[in-house]
Amino acid sequence: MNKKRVSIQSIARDLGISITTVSFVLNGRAKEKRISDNVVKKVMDYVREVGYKPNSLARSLRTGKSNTIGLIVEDISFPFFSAIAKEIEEKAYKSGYRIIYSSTENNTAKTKELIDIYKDKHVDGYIIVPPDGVEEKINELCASGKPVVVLDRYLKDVEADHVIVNNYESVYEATQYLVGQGYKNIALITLNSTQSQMVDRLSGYEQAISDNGLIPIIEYIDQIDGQERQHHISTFLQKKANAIDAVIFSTNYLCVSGLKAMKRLGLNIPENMAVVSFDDYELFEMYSPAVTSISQPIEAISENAINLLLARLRKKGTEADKKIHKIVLPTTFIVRNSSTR
Amino acid sequence: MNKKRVSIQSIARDLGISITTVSFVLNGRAKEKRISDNVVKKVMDYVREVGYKPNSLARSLRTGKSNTIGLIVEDISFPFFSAIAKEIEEKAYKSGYRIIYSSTENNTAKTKELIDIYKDKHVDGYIIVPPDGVEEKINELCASGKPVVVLDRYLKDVEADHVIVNNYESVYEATQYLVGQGYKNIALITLNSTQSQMVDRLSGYEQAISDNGLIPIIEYIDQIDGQERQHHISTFLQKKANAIDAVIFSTNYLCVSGLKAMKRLGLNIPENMAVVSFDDYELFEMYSPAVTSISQPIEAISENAINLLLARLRKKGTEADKKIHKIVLPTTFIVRNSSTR
DNA sequence: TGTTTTTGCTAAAACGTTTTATTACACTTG
DNA sequence: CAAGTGTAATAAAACGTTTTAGCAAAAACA
Repeated sequence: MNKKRVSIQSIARDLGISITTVSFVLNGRAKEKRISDNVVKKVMDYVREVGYKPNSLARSLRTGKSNTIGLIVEDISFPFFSAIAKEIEEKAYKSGYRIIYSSTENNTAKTKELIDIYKDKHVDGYIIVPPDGVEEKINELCASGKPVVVLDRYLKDVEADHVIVNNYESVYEATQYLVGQGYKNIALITLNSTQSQMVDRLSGYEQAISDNGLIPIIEYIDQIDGQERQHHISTFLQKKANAIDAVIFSTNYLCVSGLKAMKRLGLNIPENMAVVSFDDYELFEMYSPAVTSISQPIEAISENAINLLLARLRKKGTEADKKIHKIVLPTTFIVRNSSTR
Repeated sequence: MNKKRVSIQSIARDLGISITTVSFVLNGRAKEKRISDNVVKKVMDYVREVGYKPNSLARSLRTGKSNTIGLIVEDISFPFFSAIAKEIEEKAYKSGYRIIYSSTENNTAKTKELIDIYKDKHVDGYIIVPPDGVEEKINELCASGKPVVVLDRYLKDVEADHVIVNNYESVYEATQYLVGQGYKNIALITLNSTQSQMVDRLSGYEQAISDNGLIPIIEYIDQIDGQERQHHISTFLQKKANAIDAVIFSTNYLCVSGLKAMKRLGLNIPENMAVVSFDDYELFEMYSPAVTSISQPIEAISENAINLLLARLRKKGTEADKKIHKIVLPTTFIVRNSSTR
């Protein structure tokens, strides 16, 4: 049947008209370009008949647009990021965009490389969860006119849109809540990281502790793999078991490690220790006793991010929109039965 | 600085040599094409100096290869699939391939559309977790010479490689285990689905029940959203609470719904009911009491899938490899403390 | 010396589009 | 009737590569 791949050229040849005409018709510019209804019908019918699909590579080469969005997250296998990926994919799909994803593993070099690859693939826009050290690279990207939305954290001196949650306030309030519940020795277990979201969570804790005249107890965990992480947390909890009565984990996987450790150590929630996790997790709802958490609005984050990007893609060139959008979304503090006194 | 985008053309112009020569050098075909070391060095140095990166769109257009793999899963936000996505991405990346993903939501029409889009984007190969009804489409794909690996389930009469787990045996053995533990009224809660993996899990259960002279108790759940699903399961469990002493869930999210329902109903594990889940979940390890599960080898699945695909991509054309690989991986039965009698 | 072989390089086509500039003609208009 | 105005189409350049086929000069050979 289909001897040769059907192209705009073969259609033009078969129909005895010019390539240009076919292209105009296919791009819906028939009216504008004064193509007769006759010809339009002829082309449309034939296109349907042979099932022609334009070659998007050729089109992209010519137009510079690829209808592709680059999604660069820390780790696509983290529930938080895969949930976001799902939402973003869905929305983008409806607007005719495909998604290419990659995980940075918080590796600066890999991230830069990824950006280069995406640039080369002529991705139309970027949604990035950046590690440290890519500020310059992202600024280049923005300067080159590509829309960029930074997610989950923000970068100082980067003129890109970003969508984050109010990390500082969230942790401040969570801490305040624990204080209100009568806890006096509240520890924070957090990542040893300079990323904005971690720094802000830390600050929120420190400020709340300070505002209440308490003393901070902070343990920094390196971004190591699960085994070592858990061991580190376990050691810490064991050592401090009697010195602390509540602990806030700055990410959900730290909390999971913490729960495992506590289980092994025989520390009970909330008798021995109250627990609060930043970022909710299905597990926390079902754990016994259920774990209180700071829940991030995944849908809102995704929606804001992709909408911001799509908006920029639409009004490309419109200098009207040089304004940078910094969106800060509220979290939800979910107090679960008996996870605190 | 960079007034014009640097291309192979501009390099040739600037260096006073031909485009062809530059191309040969860049593609490492200098020796083969007898380009003098002089010229090679000149080109290489200049390329480095101006930071030239070839335009992959142009290259793809010309060669027909895009260095992109299409990953089509049921839902990228399911831990099982996002974990696979992570592994596949990593492996593919190392071999110079990027990944475009999409979620089918088990929707046949959407899946077909996705395949068309990917085809148009000249994806080099496909890894697909197919819903029912795409057999023909996938066969077309294979016939067109594109490598395809089917994942998680298989399709009758489709001549593509596939990677699955031994669903039948896994459930058979799990059931057998429960019988061995003294349970007599073992129910299966499964999806109302004709997909191979579900059918096989069901068969494994039925055979084991039959082999032991027990009576099957099967509840089919529609692939509806969380709320309704849980309600359905809850109703079932409540009604059968006294009639069953063990229940096997055919997917982990069914099991999660089940656990929630049981918690609400005050049914205790394992006093009231033993629980086994197909597909492990971090939750099951930490739940009290921990839930026994049939764990899928995610890494092996991913590795086999991407390796199969990469192999086919390499030996494209080599008719030597018309052989279809059907890989069936073993699961691990994880008996967790006190989740059964 | 004349012929062949090797060396080193290049012109040009092709991939499949989009888009600018142009043509050729028929129809108004003053 | 000359000049302008629409109308319906098209030729050709451009996007940035890869690759086939070939050419001129130098080297080898007889």
